[in-house]
Amino acid sequence: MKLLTKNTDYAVRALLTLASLKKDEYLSARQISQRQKVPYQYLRRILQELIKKNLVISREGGGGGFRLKKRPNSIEISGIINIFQGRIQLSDCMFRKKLCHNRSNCVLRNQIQRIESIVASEFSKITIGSLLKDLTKQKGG
Amino acid sequence: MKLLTKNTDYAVRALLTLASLKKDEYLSARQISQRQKVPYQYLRRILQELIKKNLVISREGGGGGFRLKKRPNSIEISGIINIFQGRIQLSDCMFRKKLCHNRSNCVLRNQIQRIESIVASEFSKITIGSLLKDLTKQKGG
DNA sequence: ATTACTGATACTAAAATAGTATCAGTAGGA
DNA sequence: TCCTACTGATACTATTTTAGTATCAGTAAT
Ligand code: FES
Ligand code: FES
Repeated sequence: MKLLTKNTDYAVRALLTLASLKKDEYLSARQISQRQKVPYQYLRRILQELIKKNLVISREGGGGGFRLKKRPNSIEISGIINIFQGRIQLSDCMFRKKLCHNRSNCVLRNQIQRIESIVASEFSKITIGSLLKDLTKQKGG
Repeated sequence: MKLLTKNTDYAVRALLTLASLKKDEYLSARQISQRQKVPYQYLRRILQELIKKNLVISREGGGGGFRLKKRPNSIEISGIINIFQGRIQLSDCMFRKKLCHNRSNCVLRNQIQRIESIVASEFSKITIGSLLKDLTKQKGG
């Protein structure tokens, strides 16, 4: 069972790379792809998605590329998961109508949802900013 | 993003059905399949797996079928997830060697693992026994 | 013997994930 | 102006995972 897919992985890495740029500096998809060893075309699609979700901004033409739109600390991993893996949720619903009559106050459902919200909440504590800090701290030590 | 797959879903439902049997009573895969509206052949494979993992016992031949091997309260959902979805884990490892030099004390890795263990721990609080109790309680109310 | 079952395993289908290719358009610079 | 390096958009293929089906051999109750 994997909690994070490649989409999310690559997105996070791209965002981390962008987060280490100087103010108003842009980095091309090609560059990001090479630095992070991420398939170029795949990365491009991911970046498009990140634009749609207002996480990054692009500049077209030569010397163009991408940069962050939001502060690193305000970009939560949970948000990225949401974008690429959809909301964490019980697939449809175990124990369909048959077993579980009054769906609304089904205890299992509640418990699953509680677990899901714990996961979401934990992933929201991790941000691009905090990761970047951790990574640079590590390089130093 | 789904936390539970059909495998797990069906397994849990089968186990719940078996948990409601009388002591030493056996129920056939066909019966379980019909009661729970689960595809027969698929369910059979799942039951085979549950046998291997020592969760159920079978009796061959006419009038045969399956029954639980363990007490319902000792069958944790986390265990079932493990069987059918594998251990919860960070796919391979985001930020391969390149980004993350000393893998052993990588902070992100630690955080992910912490989240994973929370999930596992929460799912281990839910058991076939507790679900059965919840379900019967609900029918009553 | 017939029937209702499990054991084992091979197979196909569908869906999700991962990765590739292509073309149109934009902007910087020789 | 034309070339080049870039993004926007989208269509496509491949791979993997998940879901579901089929088949045959063997067991035991009737
Ligand atoms: S588990 Fe879905 S309604 Fe109860
Ligand atoms: S995230 Fe994998 S070693 Fe750090």
